[in-house]
Amino acid sequence: MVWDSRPSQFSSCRRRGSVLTGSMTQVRTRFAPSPTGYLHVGGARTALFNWLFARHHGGEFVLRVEDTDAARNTEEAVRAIFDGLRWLGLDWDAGPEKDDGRGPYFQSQRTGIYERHLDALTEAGRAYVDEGGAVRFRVPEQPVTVDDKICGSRTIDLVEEGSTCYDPESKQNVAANPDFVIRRADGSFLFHFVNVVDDIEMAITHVIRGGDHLANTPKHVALFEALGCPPPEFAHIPLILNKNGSKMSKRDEGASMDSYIREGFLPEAVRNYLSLLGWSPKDDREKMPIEDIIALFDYDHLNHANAKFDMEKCQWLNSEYLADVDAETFVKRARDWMEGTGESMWQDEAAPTVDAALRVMQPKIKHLPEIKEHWPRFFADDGVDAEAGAKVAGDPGAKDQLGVVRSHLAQVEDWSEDSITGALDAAAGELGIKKGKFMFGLRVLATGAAQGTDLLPTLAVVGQERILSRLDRRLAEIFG
RNA sequence: GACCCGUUCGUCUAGCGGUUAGGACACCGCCCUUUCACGGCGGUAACACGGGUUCGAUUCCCGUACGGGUCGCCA
Repeated sequence: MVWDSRPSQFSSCRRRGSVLTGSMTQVRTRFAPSPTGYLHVGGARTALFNWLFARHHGGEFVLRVEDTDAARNTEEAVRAIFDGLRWLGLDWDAGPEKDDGRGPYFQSQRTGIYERHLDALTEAGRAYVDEGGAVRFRVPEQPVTVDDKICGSRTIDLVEEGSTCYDPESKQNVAANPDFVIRRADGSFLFHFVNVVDDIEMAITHVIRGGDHLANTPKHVALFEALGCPPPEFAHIPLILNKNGSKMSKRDEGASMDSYIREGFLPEAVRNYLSLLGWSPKDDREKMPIEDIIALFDYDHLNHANAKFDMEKCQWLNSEYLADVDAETFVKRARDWMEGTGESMWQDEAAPTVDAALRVMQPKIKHLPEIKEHWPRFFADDGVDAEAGAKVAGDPGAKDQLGVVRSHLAQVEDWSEDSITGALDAAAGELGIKKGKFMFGLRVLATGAAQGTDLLPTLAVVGQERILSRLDRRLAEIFG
């Protein structure tokens, strides 16, 4: 028995084994990203699902960094993963900076552990060195059965499967060695092997991952068996596709988690939206507190079909959350975002005025970058939108009406929303028309645009002097 | 090319043999309103196709088509 001389491995298997036989051992899920670029939205969603599953079962969520490919890994990518997960509120119970005794949680620091398991495999006759000096795993002669909690069960013959591979050049299948490489000639280990070893060592009980890993799973099951451990439960979740229906790539809108951070999305909103891709509460709820999602999160609520990412709906959900935050929080969020843009235009205005303007914008905003569109309507004194200006110019009564409105606004003593309303009422009375008649023209003149924030509060925030000078200049500009 | 997986409005989805096929985003219309919105109400819009099974299929089975994934000394 290989395991007799390796008590630590044996005990970790037993621990996991007891989970599978239904005793009370803890559920342990993991997110195991490779730090080769940025945190992908699909990866974040995988992390989220693992986190939800662990939380639902009162278990633990583990973060493991799969950095065995030294050539492609970067420090920045590691940071992006941490930042993205923390931003989403996906706290890990074990992982980098939080070792529970099963670490380290960077694979690049676990070579000794892999060597131990490789020795066991070699002793058992399941691994050998090939002509090139790399170590290969001898795949089982018997087909392996993969029981996926979402995709169902099927049996695959690894020898047959692996004996050919597709050559894109010649567009045909060529002969191949079904025994896959688990260690390079330079001594570094490869994904399939380290992934399985660590799932054993880290006592992972449930593997929830993207459907792109489905085809790898027979290899993993074979490895678990060869290492003498029962495999965890597998659940392959549908992929997130871009608008065009293909796999999301870095160029696609919303593909990178840091874009959400940069654009000032609310993490709760993004988390909520992501949880709705491939999972459903199976009732009509969409906007849901995370506690409710946790309570309902299980295999039965997961879908099988890939989902296209819909940025518009993500923004809508963001606006729903944005509407819930109090004004003070909104202003803070908005200011954080503004500062992050590095734009100079924010700098010129007095802080209280900016805060007041942001409060007026809040109900209109779905997505913080929209502040950029609203900003000039408050703070730019020149330039009227051409189409809007033409519309006002084309209204025969507008010129005189707006002149009257201007004179009433000029007489206001304590410039406020109420006093402005009073002035407008007085103007309407003098003209013998309803206010609605000139509101559009006033909006265009006062803000330079046909649409925007609620007009009265906007006028109040911008200030009397500024509004009057805009009216004068633009009246002249439009009516020549 | 081989092997897997999938297929309900444009998009996310509910549905698990008998429903006027429901909700949400987006879109359109109406109402509300001092403006832009919000909101309220209403509308357009889907079971990929062909065979079975069944008294009856969106639901079950088999094909076809389409979409996706995998086939590395990447993860």
